[in-house]
Amino acid sequence: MTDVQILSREPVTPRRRDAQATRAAILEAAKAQFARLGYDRAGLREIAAEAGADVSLIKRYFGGKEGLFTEALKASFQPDRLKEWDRAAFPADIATMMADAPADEARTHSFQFLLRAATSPTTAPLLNLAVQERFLLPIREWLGGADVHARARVLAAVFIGFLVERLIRGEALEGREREVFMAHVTATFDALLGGG
Amino acid sequence: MTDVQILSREPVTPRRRDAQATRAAILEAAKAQFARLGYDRAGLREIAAEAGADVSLIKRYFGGKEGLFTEALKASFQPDRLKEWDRAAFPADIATMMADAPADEARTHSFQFLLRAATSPTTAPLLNLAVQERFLLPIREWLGGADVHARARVLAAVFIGFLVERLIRGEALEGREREVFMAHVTATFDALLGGG
DNA sequence: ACATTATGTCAATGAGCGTTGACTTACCGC
DNA sequence: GCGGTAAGTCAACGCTCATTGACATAATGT
Repeated sequence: MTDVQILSREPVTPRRRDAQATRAAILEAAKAQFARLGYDRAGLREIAAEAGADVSLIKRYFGGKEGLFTEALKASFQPDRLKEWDRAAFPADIATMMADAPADEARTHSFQFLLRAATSPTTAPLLNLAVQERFLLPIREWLGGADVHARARVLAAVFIGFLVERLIRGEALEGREREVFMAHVTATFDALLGGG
Repeated sequence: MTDVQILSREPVTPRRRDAQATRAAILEAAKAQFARLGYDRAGLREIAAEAGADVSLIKRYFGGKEGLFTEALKASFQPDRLKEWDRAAFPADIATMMADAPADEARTHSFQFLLRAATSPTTAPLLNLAVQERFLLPIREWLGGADVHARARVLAAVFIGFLVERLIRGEALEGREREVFMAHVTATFDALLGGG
C-alpha cells in the first residue's frame, strides 16, 4: 500500500498523432462491428481495439455510442454504383446474383447493417430518412418514366426481399430450382423496368 | 431506521401454483418482448414481470435467456393460416396490406422477431431450418403446381421484401402512389400464382 | 397428519459496458 | 527553443442485467 510503483512509461511507442486517420479507423472498425454484431453486442472497447485506438477517443470524436452508430450508418450507404448497371442486363444479372450464395464482402456487411438497423425501434426512424435520400432517390433517377415514386418503392422492396432470402438460404441454388428461380426473378424485374 | 418493519407476509396472494400456466405465460411474454426489443434489449426481469412470474423461474423452466429465446423463436411460427387465404383474392389483399401502415399486432411482432433473428449470426442457422420446415413447406403445399420449390422461394422473398419496405416506410401510402404501388404488387403476385 | 416434492420468492453476486475525468506527451506556431 | 493545444492514455465509477443459491410454502401422496 505504501509505495505504489510509479510505472515508468514504457517504450509503448504511442500512437502516431493523426486525428483524421484515427477517426477514420474508428469509423471503419465501427462499421464492421456493427454489421457483424449489431448495435447492442458491438462493444466500444472492441471497436477501439480493432482501430488501434483508445475507447475515450470515441467519445471525443463521436460523442458516444449512438453518435458513432449514426455516423457509421450514414457511411454505409455506398455512392450507389447503380448507374453502372446496364438496364437491359439488369434483371438477368440480379437473378444470377440472387441465385448464388451470399458473398461475404463489405457489401453483405453493409446490407446486414442496414437490415439490422431497420429492425431496431431505436434506429428505425433514422434509417427511414437515410433510405429515402440515399436509396430511393437514386433508384428513382435511374428508373425514370412515369410514377417513379411507386415503382421505386416496389423495386426496392423486391430487391431487399431477395437479399434477405439469399441471406437466410446461405448457399447457392442449383439445377432446375436455380433455373426456375432465376426465370421468375428476371421476369419480376423486367415487369418493373418496363414501366407501367 | 431502528425497527425495520418485518413485513408480515402480506396478503400477496402468492401466485397460484401451476407450472404449465406459468411457463406458458413466460413464453408468451418472451415472444412479445423479444419481438419488440430484440434479444439484447429484452430483459428477463421485464419478461418475468409481464408474465407475473419471477425471474428465477426462467432459469428453471428454460435454462436461461438463450433457451427462452430459442423456444420463443420456435413458438413464433404460426400454424400458418395460409390456407384461409383465397387464392383469387390473395394478390389484391396483400397489396392492400402492404400499402397500409404496418399494423402493430402480434403478426408484425412475429415478423420483426424473425427478421431480427435472421440478422444475427448466432441465431441465423437455427432460423434457416425453421424457415424451411415451417414457412417454405406450407407455402409449397398451398402453391401447388410445377416447380413449387423455386416458386415458393420467390414468393417468400417478395413477401418478405414488401414487409421490410412497409416496416421502414412506417406509414400508409396515399393517392396515386398508393394505387400504382398496389397495382404492381398485385401484378407481381399474380404472376407467381399463375404458375410458370 | 405428515413428509416430500414441486412451485414460487427474495436478495446478492459478479461480469460487462458506456461513460468520464485526470493525466501525458507529441506536435506546431511563434 | 518554448509554450500551448490537441491527441492519446489510463484508471475507475456507476449502472444494468443475467445468473445463482438459499429460503418459504402450497400441493400431493401415503
